[in-house]
Amino acid sequence: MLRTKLAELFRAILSELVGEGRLPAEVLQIPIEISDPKNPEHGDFACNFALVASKVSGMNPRALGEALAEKLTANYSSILTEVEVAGPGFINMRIKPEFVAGYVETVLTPDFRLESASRVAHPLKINVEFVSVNPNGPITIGSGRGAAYGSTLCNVLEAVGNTVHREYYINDGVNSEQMRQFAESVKAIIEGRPVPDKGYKGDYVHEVAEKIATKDQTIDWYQEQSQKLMLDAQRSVLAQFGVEYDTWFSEQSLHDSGMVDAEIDSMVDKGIADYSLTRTKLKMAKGGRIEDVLFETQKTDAEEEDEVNLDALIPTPIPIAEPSMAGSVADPDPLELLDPMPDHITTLDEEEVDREISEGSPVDNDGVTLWLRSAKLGDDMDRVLRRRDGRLTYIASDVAYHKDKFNRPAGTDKLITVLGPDHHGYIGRLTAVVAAMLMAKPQVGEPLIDDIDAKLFKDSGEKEACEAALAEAKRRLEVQIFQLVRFVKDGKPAPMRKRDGNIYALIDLMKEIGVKLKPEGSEAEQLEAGKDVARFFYLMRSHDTTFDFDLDLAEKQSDENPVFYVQYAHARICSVLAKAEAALGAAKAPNLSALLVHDREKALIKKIVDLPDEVRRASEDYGMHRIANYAIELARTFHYFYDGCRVIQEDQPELSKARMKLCEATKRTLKTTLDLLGVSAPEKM
RNA sequence: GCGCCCGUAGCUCAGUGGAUAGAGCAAUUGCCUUCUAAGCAAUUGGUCGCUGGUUCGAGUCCAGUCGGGCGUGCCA
Repeated sequence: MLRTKLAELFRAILSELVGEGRLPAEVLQIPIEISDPKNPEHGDFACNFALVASKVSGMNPRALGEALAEKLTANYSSILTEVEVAGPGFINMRIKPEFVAGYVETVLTPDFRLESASRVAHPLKINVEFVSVNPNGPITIGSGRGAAYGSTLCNVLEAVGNTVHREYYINDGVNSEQMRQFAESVKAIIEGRPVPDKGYKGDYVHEVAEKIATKDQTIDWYQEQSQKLMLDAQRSVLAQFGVEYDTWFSEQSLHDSGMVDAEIDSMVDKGIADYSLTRTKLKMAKGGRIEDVLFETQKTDAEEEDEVNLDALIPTPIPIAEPSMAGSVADPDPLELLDPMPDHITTLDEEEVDREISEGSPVDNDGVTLWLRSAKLGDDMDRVLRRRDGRLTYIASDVAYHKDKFNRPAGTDKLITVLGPDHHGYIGRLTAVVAAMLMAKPQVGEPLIDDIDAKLFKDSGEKEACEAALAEAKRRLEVQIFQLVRFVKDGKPAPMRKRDGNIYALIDLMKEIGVKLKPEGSEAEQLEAGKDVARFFYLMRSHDTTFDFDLDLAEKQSDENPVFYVQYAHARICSVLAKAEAALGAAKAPNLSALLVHDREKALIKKIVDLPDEVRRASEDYGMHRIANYAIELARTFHYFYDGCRVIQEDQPELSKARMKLCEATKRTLKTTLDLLGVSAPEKM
């Protein structure tokens, strides 16, 4: 907020200097950065503009700095007390205490909203999809990072003025092999048969079976029932973790409404999908450059049968990655650990393949694959939309889904998808999907000369249409990948799976931490404590880097735990304010700037003033850890103030009341910060 | 092979191209007859993996290289 104000001042004096002919107009293009000097001797804020603009202005940095400083002093002595040029050309500034202290009063006005201070220039309508795991298992501690990150990202994006829609995509397509296996497992348990070798065996499967407990139904019925139960469980855990959605979107609904078929027709019409038997693959060189375009000829079913080549029919061993969005490992075996559903089937045997082929053909393609020509849209190869047996792939529903998402909120500008580390290969694919959906039907163009282009595209018209669509897709789809979390206990990596072979679920993590922290507390209190600590730990580190979740530290109810450090500051303020009000009456706003002159008071005010900048920055680079780190810094600055500046002093009522005001501002700012993180701000501890 | 992420204090990690690289944990030592000691202060601890480049200025940007983690290489 202050920074923005200072940048405006610079902008104004630059215009003036340009107007006077002392500087070339180009300097107005240079962005102005106001920084925060580490050394207090360098003033409250500094600006490096003279150094940056030296070349463009044709002046040496020192001289340019002097010119700027002179103008600042002349025009803005009401705000700035001291302006000096230092070192190679930094402009160091001190701000009038009245001006800074005014912000404390602003923070305390009843209708003050964070958004008003940190609002971005052009608010967007944004759809954020996060977590979205398959409804065939509990939310794991791996998905926990995505849940904490995604929900706080939404809060932050909203705080800077965007309209945000929180969305969960339910992978409930009836063709899902995994959901079918899950249903088979549940059915087997109910009917007293052993779970198929490669079926789902965790405790939660038995819980689902117990709840359903009805025999002799069709497998479709079991699939529907077990899916519904798992989804309810996921919804409830996420709610306890502080995550709420605007929309739970069903994949199957896209098929039922005919949207998927419509999109497929549209893509075929635009020529970006076709039945030609050739698949394009790109050979990539370092740096993402296309080195060569390769073609592979596919065989039809009829030819295939002649060769009796079953191998080619078996869908690649089903990716362990599938249900995952995992995001956490702890054990040396990465594959096993990445999979939050370790008990489920990972391959199909030949018999199952036969059954698939004979049963599951809603549409017959005459044994010919329908390809999305995604290699033309930045992906490294073409992808299958409809298998030879007629079943649609998940990519087909993705096209329709992404089109539909732009309706939530109405007129959506941007889609953000938060994915786990095992999905980073999806970025190109999803971008191609959105590009295919947005693409216009190509005009007929000129033949292409460049070797690679000529191989890849029909003509210049198609190339242009594809490139335009891809550029638009990149603008409108943002995929954020969060990295792995390693859980550490007793200084060693903790297994993702418990001793009994069950998965480590998010709800277990919350309960375990809660029980340790509040052994005497109610279940609800324990869950809340577990939620607070887990959320804070997930959010403390950049989502873009793997980190260790220290369970020992998380379970400590002491000064070592940063969550308590921050919460304690809030509780401490509440206690002090209550006591102060009893002794001195309500806080008033006397002359804050004249009274709050102690170094520790000024440091605290400055930190409070920083929140809008920090929030805006987080909204720009998606770094939610900034908010958690800010919370720690604000708490530290408060504790430091508390230690050096006694609030309640009966012989100095004016000063006491001013400090009470400062405490209230801190309390409010801490609360706002913790709200963004989804962590509670207790009034006493 | 290609892609993504990481390499900063003994450990876990911050760090907006800027001035003397920070915090927490761990270690040592002080501070409660006054507002919550779940707090504060002080001390110790660094070839920012390596080599070049861009720049007035590089932990930060670029190229290369070494090391670690993960993903991916024909129809989930």
